[in-house]
Amino acid sequence: MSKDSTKNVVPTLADVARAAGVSSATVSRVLNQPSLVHDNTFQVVMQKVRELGYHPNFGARALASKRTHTIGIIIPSLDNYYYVKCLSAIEESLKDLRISVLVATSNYNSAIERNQVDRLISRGAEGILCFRDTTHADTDDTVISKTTPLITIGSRACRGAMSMIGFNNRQAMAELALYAVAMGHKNIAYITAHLNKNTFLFERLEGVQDALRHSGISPSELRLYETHSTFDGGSDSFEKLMADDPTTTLVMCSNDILAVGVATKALSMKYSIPADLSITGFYDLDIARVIEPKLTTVMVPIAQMGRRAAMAMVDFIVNNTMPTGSVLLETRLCIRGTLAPPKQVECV
Amino acid sequence: MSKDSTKNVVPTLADVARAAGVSSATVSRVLNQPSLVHDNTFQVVMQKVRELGYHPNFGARALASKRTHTIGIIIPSLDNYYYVKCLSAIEESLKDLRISVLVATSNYNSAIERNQVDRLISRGAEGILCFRDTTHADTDDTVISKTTPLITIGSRACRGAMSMIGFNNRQAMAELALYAVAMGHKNIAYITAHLNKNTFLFERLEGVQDALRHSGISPSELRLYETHSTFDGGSDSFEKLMADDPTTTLVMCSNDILAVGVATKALSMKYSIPADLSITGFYDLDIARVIEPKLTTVMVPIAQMGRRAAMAMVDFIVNNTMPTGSVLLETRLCIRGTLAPPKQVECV
DNA sequence: ACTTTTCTAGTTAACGTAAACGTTAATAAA
DNA sequence: TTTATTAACGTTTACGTTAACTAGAAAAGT
Repeated sequence: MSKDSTKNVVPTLADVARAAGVSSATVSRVLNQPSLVHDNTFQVVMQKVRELGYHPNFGARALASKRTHTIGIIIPSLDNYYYVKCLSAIEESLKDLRISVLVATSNYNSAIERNQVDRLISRGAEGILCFRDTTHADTDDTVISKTTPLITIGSRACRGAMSMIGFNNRQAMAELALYAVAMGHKNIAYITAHLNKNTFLFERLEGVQDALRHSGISPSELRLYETHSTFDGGSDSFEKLMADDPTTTLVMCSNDILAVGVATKALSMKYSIPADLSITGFYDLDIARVIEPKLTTVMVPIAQMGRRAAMAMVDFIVNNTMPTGSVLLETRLCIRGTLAPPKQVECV
Repeated sequence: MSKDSTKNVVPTLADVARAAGVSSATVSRVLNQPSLVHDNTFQVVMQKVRELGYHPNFGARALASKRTHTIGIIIPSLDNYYYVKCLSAIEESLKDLRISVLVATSNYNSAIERNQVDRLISRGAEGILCFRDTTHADTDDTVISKTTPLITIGSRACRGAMSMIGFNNRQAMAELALYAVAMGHKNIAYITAHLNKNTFLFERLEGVQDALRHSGISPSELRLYETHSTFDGGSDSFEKLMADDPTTTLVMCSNDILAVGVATKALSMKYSIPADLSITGFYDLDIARVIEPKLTTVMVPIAQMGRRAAMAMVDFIVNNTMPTGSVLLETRLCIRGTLAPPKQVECV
């Protein structure tokens, strides 16, 4: 019925070329460098492209050109709004430059993270952005350095010539803790997401401990609660910690999700915030301003970090400038309604 | 210094084969069908793979095998937690089956959506999952049907043989509105995300109107506010609508984000919820249970929808079963603290 | 002993595209 | 007129891999 054979499947460059009566090179040019093609030819070819429903084959294209215009990003989880916000900022930055983003998740697992690096490279990622919870000394440096740059986002840890864009978790949390301790809080509980999952979390914990130490309080007095990073995790931990010691005046949390969980539970248990109890979070997510009173927290420029990382990659892809060195962005204390001096201090 | 030429760049199958002293076909088998290879050979080859830091070239692989084990998903935005939750469920379902997910965003724009379909097909997506705000009659059916299945998620609209997994927006919202109207609410405002962005939103609005009509209230009495789908959008609209008519007793919202924004603003304006004012949302996101009182809303099985859609795709990829027909999943009313009969009724 | 099957591994031909290179014809400069 | 220059397009090859086919050796069956 039709042309010659069973070519009724997916049309190729050659099919378009045949239909348009030109060579495949011309079709390729129409698609990639239209300025090199006569306008008439251009129109004819494009018409056939549409008629046949032709889709350029990305794999073949990558194979022949050795370019993919693609970068990969590895985030721990899509369930964490913090990472998604960064991802969104990255995608937004790259959209107009016609650079694609390949998303991979590591589930906070460094072995998976390692696999994802391989997978992204296989897929042709020309560079990789990564929230890393662990550094993979040998492997990473061997596999990646010369060919595919890897930019770490969010961590202070940095190895070799690889680049990093982040902020100082320890210092940021220390500032917040110092502020709170200066208000007179002494009986403090700290709720953190599971420490094994993330070195950032250790740094934050150390930040709190730094502040205590600096204020003459023994870090060992800090009551530590580990839980999963959800509203319920915060709520449950709060119940537990108040059962353990009802005189707690300040609950610091390693992130806003936990803090909001704490606040919700505390309110439903009829605690008055901040009169009875102060609460702090970390990140300054949107939800920090949803609860009443609003959450005291630390603003982390996550979107900006994403954009900076994306731009560094663009610079590599376009100008072949290997990203190097580290950038630490500023965080900012957001002192809001959930933090106030403890009652005891007022009564003294 | 080294072997023969400038082959110091990215190692290929042939490089591994040469290093291991076997043919490239054997290396390919080691990677793809290890059972066909002698264990000794397997070990030797894998050793060289590691030594050389070899990464299979996805493009070449796809070209030769005509398989990518990849599906694409198009979501309107990464900034909307609803879509991300679905995406996360899909990724989770596919992870163990070694099927990759390519993520694309449409920004609620049907032209972009159309481009993303092309892009995903070019990239080798064997199927596409899509939250569609518009149906592209001709194009979609022409381009996709025979080759690449497209499953629509979340919408009731469905064209041709293409498949859909969703829920009845109109009915779900109507149920909620009926429940509220039955409590005696008459002076109702409805805040919706911008209608032009999404046909689902129209369906929800119609649902509210259905309920009013069914209760003898003219739908024209419903006061409609369009805004962007953020906390602030909800807050701002609330201020506006209360300025327009302070006797409003019920504010319904097209989603939980808006509703939480309304609740936050209402509380800070010293309205008592639900005594002075009832509020409803849609989706039952996590934040619905963060505000106090907790938000009355409609539970949408978004993760389940994602899983079902993913499974349908798997069935296609593995068994070549073209997905067809539509599935409507059940929603559920979540009646919580923010909804109560209006004061006026009690005073009568 | 001989045939048949089973393992194992090599050879070779696509796969669809871009880029290097070659060709032609038309135009401009000399 | 002759010679460069350039615009437009064609031909060919290489990209890295898989799959079909082939082949030899060892194991199993007769």
